[in-house]
Amino acid sequence: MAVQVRRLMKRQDFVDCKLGRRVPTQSFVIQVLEKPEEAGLGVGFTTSSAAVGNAVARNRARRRLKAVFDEVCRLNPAAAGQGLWLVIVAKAPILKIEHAYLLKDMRKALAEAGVSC
RNA sequence: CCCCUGCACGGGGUCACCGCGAGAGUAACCCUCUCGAGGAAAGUCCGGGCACCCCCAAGCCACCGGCCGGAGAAUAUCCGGGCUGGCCGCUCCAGCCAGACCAACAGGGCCACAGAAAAGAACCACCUGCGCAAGCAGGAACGGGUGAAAAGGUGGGGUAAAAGCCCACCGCCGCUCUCAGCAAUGAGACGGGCGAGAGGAGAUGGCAACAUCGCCUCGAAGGUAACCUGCCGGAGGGUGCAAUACCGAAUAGGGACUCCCAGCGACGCGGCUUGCGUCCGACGCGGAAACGCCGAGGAGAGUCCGGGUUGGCAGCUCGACGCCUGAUGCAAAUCAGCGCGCAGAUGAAUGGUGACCACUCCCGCAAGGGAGCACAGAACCCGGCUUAUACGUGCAGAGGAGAC
RNA sequence: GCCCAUGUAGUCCAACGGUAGAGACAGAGGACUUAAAAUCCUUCCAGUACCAGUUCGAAUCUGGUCAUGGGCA
Repeated sequence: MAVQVRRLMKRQDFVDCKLGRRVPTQSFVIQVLEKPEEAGLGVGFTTSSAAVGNAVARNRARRRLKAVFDEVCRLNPAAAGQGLWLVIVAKAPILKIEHAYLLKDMRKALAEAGVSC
């Protein structure tokens, strides 16, 4: 069964997640907040200009993170998890890391965050 | 031929798997189809469209622009022409590039230091007079020196000494005329270095202030208007799609009515009352003050009303649009044909991965291997400007005559 | 996205268009002290964010880049 995933939209949601648990990897950080009333998962992406660079680099970083997350969790029928908000924050080396490593890091980080996949 | 610099144009392609946004096919889901970043999307420097507010009569203030002509909705835009400057050590021609390129006699301000003096110039030296001398008075911008800048240059005349004071040539300036040009402007001719201003006396007009006219004497001439300013021209101004319009929860707050509770300083009206009037009166507002104005309950329940936040929806993409073809024009551009094309997101889609082919570089005899592939991401929409840009292509970076 | 403001020593900041640049704190040295703090004296540190233009002359005036900061739902 697939996981129900919703995009986080409001600024307040992102601010709330800053208080949550942090799961770091080489190229990104996941901030996890327990939200029991959330039926599935809420997920947001942050690519700051200070960490990543100009607008083209920010777009590319966000799209790669989305693609990796979709492949590992959102479109994976085996994935399971609920009641969590995840904010995935890009770090500087993200654009230099190969896709396979990003997949590996994402699996590991999501497992640590409480999502099985 | 190579390198570098500048300008213009272009600024990757194909396939597979998995995804995203919008629209259509449907009333909706599934599903299918179509479309889905740029020349700068950037900086936000100009100009508009559009929306709201203010003023809606004109003018002043403030603002913007400034060679001429044309284009354009408009501009600090574009095109053509002129002039000036740079390339360039002297001159001229042609070439390329650049130019915020009206006025310094409307007026004011400023021009440090140096220098006698920085704008109605006398320090030294010069000349004249007085004086034994020191010096004083006057004449006089030729020389010295200072400076970014010192009141045209050369020669001659002239003089006490001098000076455009006069003359010749040259330069510059403005006026007039002729020719060319729509014009800016250019070529030539003629006359002139006069004028502006100050002072004086006079005539005419006028009650007067004053105006006009000619005469006499003196007599300025630098730079800066991206300092104030004057002149000419322009546009109603301001805010900006986070404009603006509509829909509209929950919570809090506002208003009206009803119910409930409490009913309080004094006096009067009133049969009584929670009613009415007057005085006093906390807090508040105006005022320097005097004083004036306003003028009293709640902690509750219900109903209704309007404001308004998160949110939603409209604005939101076909338009002064781009390409192509034809006509006009040196060109910017305009007109015609309708032949082709058309992103609309809102924590924000336009992608991720893999393979192959282009292109460039490196290693290698080769097979092949490795690395790179710029600047950069729409956010209401247009016209410009500016800045960034690997690589590829094209063009230019240059010449002639004379003098030394 | 839109609208503004500001850039000067290590830091905070002055400076009519005129020798290119004042202070304060900090730093260094010295005096005082047994030693330190405080205080006093001396000294060091800028070429005014960058690039052009106007001007005899620019931190200042004008234009353009870059950086930083702020406001608007």
